[in-house]
Amino acid sequence: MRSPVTMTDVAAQAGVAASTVSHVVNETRPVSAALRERVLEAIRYTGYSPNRVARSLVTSDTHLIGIVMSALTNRFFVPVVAAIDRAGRRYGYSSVLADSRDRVDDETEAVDMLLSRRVDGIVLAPVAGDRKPVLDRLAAEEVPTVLIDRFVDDRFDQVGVENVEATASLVQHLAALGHTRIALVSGLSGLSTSTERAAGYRLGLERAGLPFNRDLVACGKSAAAPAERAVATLLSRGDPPTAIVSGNNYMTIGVLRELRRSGMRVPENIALVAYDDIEFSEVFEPRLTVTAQPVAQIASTAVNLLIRRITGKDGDRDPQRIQIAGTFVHRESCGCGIRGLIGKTTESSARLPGRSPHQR
Amino acid sequence: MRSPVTMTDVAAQAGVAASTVSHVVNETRPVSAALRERVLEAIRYTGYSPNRVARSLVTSDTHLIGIVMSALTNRFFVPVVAAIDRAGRRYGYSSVLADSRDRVDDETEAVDMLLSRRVDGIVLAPVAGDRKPVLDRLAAEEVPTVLIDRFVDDRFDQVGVENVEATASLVQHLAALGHTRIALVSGLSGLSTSTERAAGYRLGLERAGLPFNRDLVACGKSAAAPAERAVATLLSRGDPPTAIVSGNNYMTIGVLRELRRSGMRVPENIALVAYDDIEFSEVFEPRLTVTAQPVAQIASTAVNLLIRRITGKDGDRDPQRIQIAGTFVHRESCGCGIRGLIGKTTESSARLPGRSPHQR
DNA sequence: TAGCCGTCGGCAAGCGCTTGCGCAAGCGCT
DNA sequence: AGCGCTTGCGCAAGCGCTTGCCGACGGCTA
Repeated sequence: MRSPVTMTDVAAQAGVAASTVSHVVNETRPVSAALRERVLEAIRYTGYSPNRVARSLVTSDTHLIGIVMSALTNRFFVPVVAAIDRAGRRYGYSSVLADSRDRVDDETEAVDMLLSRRVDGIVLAPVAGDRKPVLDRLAAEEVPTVLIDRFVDDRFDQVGVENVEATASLVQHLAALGHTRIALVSGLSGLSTSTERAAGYRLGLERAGLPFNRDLVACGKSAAAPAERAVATLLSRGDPPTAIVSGNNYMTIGVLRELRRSGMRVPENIALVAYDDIEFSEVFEPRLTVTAQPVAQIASTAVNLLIRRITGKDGDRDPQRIQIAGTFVHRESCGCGIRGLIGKTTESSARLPGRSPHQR
Repeated sequence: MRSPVTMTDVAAQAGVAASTVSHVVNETRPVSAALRERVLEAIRYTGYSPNRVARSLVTSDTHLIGIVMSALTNRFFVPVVAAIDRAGRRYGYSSVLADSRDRVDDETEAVDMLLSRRVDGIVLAPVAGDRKPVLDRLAAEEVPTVLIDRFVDDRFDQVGVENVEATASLVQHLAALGHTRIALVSGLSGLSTSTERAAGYRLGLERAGLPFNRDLVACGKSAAAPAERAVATLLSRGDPPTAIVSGNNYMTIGVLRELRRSGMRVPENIALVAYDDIEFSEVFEPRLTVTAQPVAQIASTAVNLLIRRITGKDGDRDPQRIQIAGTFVHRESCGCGIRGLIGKTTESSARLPGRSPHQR
C-alpha cells in the first residue's frame, strides 16, 4: 500500500490551506473559481483520495450500514445488499456484513463488531432463540436498527412478509378447483411464519366452507428431508389428500421428491401449490404454482426505513411494523391446465391483498 | 446513537492513563494484574466499546476487505463473503461490498469508494470490457488485490476454475457410453471460460478418437434464450446429435426448455451433461450429470491468498495464477442408468484432475 | 472619505486512539 | 551504599480530517 497523499499535501501543492481543500472537496463553503481550479488541479496531480476514516473520526458517521444475517444463504442477504448499494449511489452508504451463523453468541459478537466499527445503522435478520441481550444492547445504544423477516421486538422497525392471506388464497385456489381434501406440509412449529401460514391454511378452508381435518396436516420441519417423511405419512392414510400446500421452498423439494418416488404425477394425480418461489422454478416439471415472497421489496423497504431513521428525516416516530403482500404466481402444478380452466402454458401472477404498510 | 464513552472516560473511571487502557484492551504491553482488573471493571461498568475508526486512523489499517462483484448475483459473491467472514473469526476482518453492475464506470466508482475507505485489500471479479484503468489504479496504489473467476491481468493474484480438463472429461464420459455425435452449446465468444471449455470439448473428442464437426457446435451466448435457439438449430439438422454438452447453467436451462418443447426425453432420446451445477438440481427431471464449479474453494483460496498478502506473510512473491479443478457429479441425465452401467439412483462424484496451484 | 458589510480563506482545536519516550520504583549485585 | 537493570505506567505527539472563528480585502452607501 503506497500513497499516503494527504489533504495537507494537496494544500501545499496548491498553495492553500488544508481547510480550503476540505471545502472544495466537500462543497461545504463557497470557494472562488480560481482557487477551486487550483485545488482540483492539485488533487488530480497528486492523485489524492480523501481518507474517509479520518473524516469519520471527526464527523462521527461512517456511512456504513451493518448487515447481520442468520446465514449467508439467507434469502434476504442479496436483496438487502442490493438495496443498500442502491442507496449508496445517492447517499454514499456501503454495507458491512456479519454472519450470525444462527447462534446467539455469534450474533452478539457480530453486533459488537459492527458497533465497534461505528456503523450508522443495522439491518438484522433475527434467528430463533433468546436474542433479548442483543436487542437490549441495540436499544440501549440507540443505533438505528430494522428487523427483517421475523417480528420479534416492537422497539424496532420491522419488515416482513404477509403470511395469512397469502396461504389462504393458495388454499382457496385449490378449493375452487374442486379439491376437498387439501393437505398442509407445515414448517417448524414455534416460528411465527409457520404459525401464520398454518392459520392462513385454516382461514382458507373456512372461507371455502371446508372442514379442518387434523390428519391432513403434517409437519415438514421447514426442511426437505422431514417434508419427504411428512408426505409419505399423508399418502399412507386411508383417505389421502388430492392436493398439497407446501409451507416453504425447502419443504417443496422434499414433497416433490417423495411424490416422485411414490409414482404420483403432479398435477394429474395430485395437485401441489407452495409458499415461496424457487429459483429456476420454470424448468421444474411441473412448473409450480406458488406464492412468491416479495424479498426484494421487503429488503428495499427495510433499507429505506433505516436510512430515513439515520438521516433523521422521520424525526423520532414510533417503530413501525410493516407486512408486505406476496405475489401469487400461477403455473401448472395446481392442475388448472388439465381441468381446462387456464391454458397450460400460461404464467400469470397477481398481487395478493396485503395490509401494508401498517402503522402500529 | 448514544454512548460516546471513550477510552479517556474509562481511564478516568479506573484512575489510570488512557494509554494503560489501550494496552490492556490490545494486550500490547504487560500491565499488572491489579491495574488490569481495575481497567476491565471500568470497561464493564461504562459499557465501553473501542472505536475502531479512531484506531484505524492511527494504525492505518482497517481490517476491512473490499469485494467488487460484477453483480450481486455473481456466484462467487456469497462464498467470498463467507470466506472473509471465516477469516474474520481469526484475524478480525470484515467485508465491505460494492456492486460494479457490470459497467466499467461503476466498477471504477466502486474501487474509488473502497480505496477511500482504506480497505486493507480487495477481491475483484472483473467483468468483460476495458478494465485497464481500474487495474492500473489498483496496481499503482499497491493495494493487495486478487482477481477471481477470470484471468485478465498477470500483475495480480488470480484464482479461477479449470475448464479444459473438466469439459474434456464430460465429453469422454459421453463417448464412453457410445455416443459419436456429441454437440456443444458454447458460451459467449471472447470470454476465456468459453474458449477454454470449447478447447476442452475438442480435447475430449480427440482423446475419444472422435472427429470434430463444426456443425455440432452452436453458440448459446452464455444465456438461456439463445441456448434454446442453439438447441433448436442442432436438432433441425439432418443428422442431429445424440448427446449435448452445455457450457454453463443458464444455457442448461434453455437447453432443457427446448428439448422439452420438442418432445425429446432426457436421457432416453438424448443425453445431456453440463458445465456448472444448479441449485436444487437434484429435483430436476432428470437429475443432471454435471461438472460442478468449486466456487467455495475458489473463494476461500482467493481470500487466503489475499490475507497472506495483506499480512505480508508471503513477502513479495510474484503474483500467482491458480486454477482449481471442478467436481464431476454423476447423476442420470447422461444416460448411464438406462444403459445399465450405473445404478439409476446413484449419485457419485469425483475430483477432476486439475493443475493447481500453478506457479507462474 | 469614513464606515459597514459581504466574501474569501487561513488558523488551530480536537475527533479517539496508539506508541515512543522517559521517569520512578524495586531488585540484585559489587 | 551505590550502581545498573528490569518492570510498570504516564505523557504527549500526532494519525488526516472538519469546522468555528477571525482577519483581510474590496465595494457599497451615507
